Amino acid sequence: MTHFFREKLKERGLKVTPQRVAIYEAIVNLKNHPTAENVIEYIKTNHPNISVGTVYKVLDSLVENELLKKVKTEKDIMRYDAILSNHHHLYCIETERIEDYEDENLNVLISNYFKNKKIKNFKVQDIKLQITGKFNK
Amino acid sequence: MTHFFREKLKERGLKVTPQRVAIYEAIVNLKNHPTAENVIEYIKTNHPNISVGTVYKVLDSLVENELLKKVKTEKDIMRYDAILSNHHHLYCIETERIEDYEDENLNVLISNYFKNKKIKNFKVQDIKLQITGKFNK
DNA sequence: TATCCAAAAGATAATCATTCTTATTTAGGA
DNA sequence: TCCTAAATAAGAATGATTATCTTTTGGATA
Repeated sequence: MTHFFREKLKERGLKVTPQRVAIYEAIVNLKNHPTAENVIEYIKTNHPNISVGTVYKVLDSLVENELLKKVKTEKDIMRYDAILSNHHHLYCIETERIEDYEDENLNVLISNYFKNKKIKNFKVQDIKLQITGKFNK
Repeated sequence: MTHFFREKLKERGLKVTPQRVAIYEAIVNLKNHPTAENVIEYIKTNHPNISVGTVYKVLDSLVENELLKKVKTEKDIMRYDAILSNHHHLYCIETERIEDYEDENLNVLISNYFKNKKIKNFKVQDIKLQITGKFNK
């Protein structure tokens, strides 16, 4: 489970520390794109000695090294995503819920569209849909 | 210019104050989806007495009343958008630049796609593209 | 036009997520 | 096992945002 993660750390020249593993596992296990605070709360049970500053620092370095992604939101609280494959996000208009949305047909549709339609003065690297609406349950 | 804005305020039962007008004009005139701080700096010249708290409060109430929108970002600093029509955003991977991207064909393409393809347990209200990449200049 | 009052603004203190600093610990190579 | 740069812990500092409390004012009413 964490093998992929450990290997990636080594690739990047980062040391494999229990803190990093615990924080990464927290992001993976916590659904709904957790905040730093969610992570701190989650790891408290099994790793009560990990300090708050460490959590922030580890999250930052994992984003920088492309092991996590930040999720764009309208809030001033940062949220993180462990899924690196191409996917989109469903944002609830009423709550803070954010779900992943994977749709290969959609990816193809959009990437085909932008093959022909270039945006002037802009080189596209990635396209994500920000789908806002309401969950039924 | 601000006629639309004044009317909208009245519709919503909000008082038309010089502060609200100045802050709205700042958002409209400042390109690149300004932060509260950008607004404070901008209005300082002509309205040196508007307090910081007022700027935040006005921005919040304008968002709540659908006269402005918040822009989703990966930063903990909020940014605002005065354009209410359906459009997308180009995010620079290297700087904080965010540009609007309007593309009616794209809107049609996507809305057609989601006419057939329903997302289970989710009622779509709005779809925006987050296009990340690099500006040429 | 003057009066009135709820809404809005001003001033500033408080909050809280995040960052920084410094001392201590540790992963992992030699 | 030793060594050292990297990582962590603890807690102070920062900075955007929010809250509080007093004063001012837009605009409805008389």
